[in-house]
Amino acid sequence: MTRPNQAQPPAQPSSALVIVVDDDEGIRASLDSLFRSVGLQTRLYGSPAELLAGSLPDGPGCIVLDVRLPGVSGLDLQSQFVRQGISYPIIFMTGHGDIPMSVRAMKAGAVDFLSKPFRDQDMLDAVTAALERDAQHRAEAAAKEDIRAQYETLTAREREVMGHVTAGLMNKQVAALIGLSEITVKIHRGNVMRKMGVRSLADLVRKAEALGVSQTRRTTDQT
Amino acid sequence: MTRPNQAQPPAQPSSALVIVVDDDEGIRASLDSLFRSVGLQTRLYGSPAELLAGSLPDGPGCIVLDVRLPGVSGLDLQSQFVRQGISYPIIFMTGHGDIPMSVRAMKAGAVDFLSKPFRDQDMLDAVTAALERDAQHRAEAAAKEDIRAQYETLTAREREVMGHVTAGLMNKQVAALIGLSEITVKIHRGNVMRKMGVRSLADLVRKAEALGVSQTRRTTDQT
DNA sequence: CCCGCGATCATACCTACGTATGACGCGGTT
DNA sequence: AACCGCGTCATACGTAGGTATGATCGCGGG
Repeated sequence: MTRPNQAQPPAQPSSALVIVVDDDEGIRASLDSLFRSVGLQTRLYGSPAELLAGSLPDGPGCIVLDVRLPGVSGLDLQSQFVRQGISYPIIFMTGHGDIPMSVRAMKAGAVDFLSKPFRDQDMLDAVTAALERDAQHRAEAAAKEDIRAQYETLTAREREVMGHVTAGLMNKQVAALIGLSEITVKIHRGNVMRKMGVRSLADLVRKAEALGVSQTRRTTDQT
Repeated sequence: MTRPNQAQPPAQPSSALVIVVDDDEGIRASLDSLFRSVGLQTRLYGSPAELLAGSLPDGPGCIVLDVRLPGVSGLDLQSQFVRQGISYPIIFMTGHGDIPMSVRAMKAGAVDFLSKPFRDQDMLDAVTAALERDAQHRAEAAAKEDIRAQYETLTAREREVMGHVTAGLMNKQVAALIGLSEITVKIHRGNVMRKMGVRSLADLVRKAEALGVSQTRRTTDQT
């Protein structure tokens, strides 16, 4: 079980990290000073290889990426991140971009796509938006991860019972469905409530929804 | 109460509508024949004014829009749609677009942004994606509207009780909270279950979540 | 003025839920 | 072999939920 990471206050901009990948050292330097001037931490890389060599930090942050890069292109790097589930929001910069390129990047989830030269303020606005998106994403992921950690302490039977209970079945129906006595279902149900850290069925249902583990998805609707 | 619009089968492409807005009659004509060739219905307009003059159809569909248009620009029209809650997915075309324009459009939710001239297949792919997005959106909106229609049949008291019950409170707690006897809460609760068309608390909780009407949002978590 | 509807509450009864106690079997670990 | 976690079940008791019957009250419309 991973450590519960409950309600952390939203990370202040001051603790956020901006990862810059650009092959032009001048750009790197000026972005570095731009970001530091507003209290952001930075990491500078000249190529995707450099970035991928080290381990990615796991704090809040975002990536500022040139599209044209030595080795892997920025867009390929983006797809790679998406495939690997790396969720840092990405801001693209380009000196020789075109519309299809920008559209592709935005479709793939980029926060912004800036043509060089850009105004400092545009970049800062984009980074602000990216950090907000990241904070939002992190909060959701952390909440979901806590729930999943609790779910993983359940035994197979308990998960089965949880699925049926949160689908709205009565104990006796669950019992008949999986061939148990009602009292056994009650015991599993009690264990589920305890392990999932809830005291009401309503809360259990919400956690089950977050996990997507409700079993019998039939329509109980009948006005 | 609006008519329940339960589970309609996903609209076939053949019944979907593509709304084309372009001031070039040649473009309109060729898009018209392109879309009709794959079984789509079309409506052609030379300007936003023409489009806004008539009433918008409410069937499934999408909009194909030139950015540069007489009167209101395509992007302004898009913002206008967003503000008015009009949810037709939009595909932009442009002959003289630039990157900021495309990025702005994509940020505002456009499905695609094609530079003229584009390949027919690219346009068809974009329309297919747009119609899928529309169908998805429609299904969700319809489901939510059904639930809201049921919710609107509830009296003020019943809604109040529903909020507390779906938050996980026991009947007696609800009673104490709003100054009623437990038996009265039970009656309201029974009415809620009947009017909302559910037979289990689990289903009620899910409908309440869809509506966002749970009251006491305190943390019951305590591992 | 009466009616209907919503809201309120009481009594009563049944069902469902939750848990404690105690028990047995099975499979894997020490 | 002894132990432990898991699963299974029974009995028993207390609490919570659900509904039916019947009653009172206030308010707005016919």
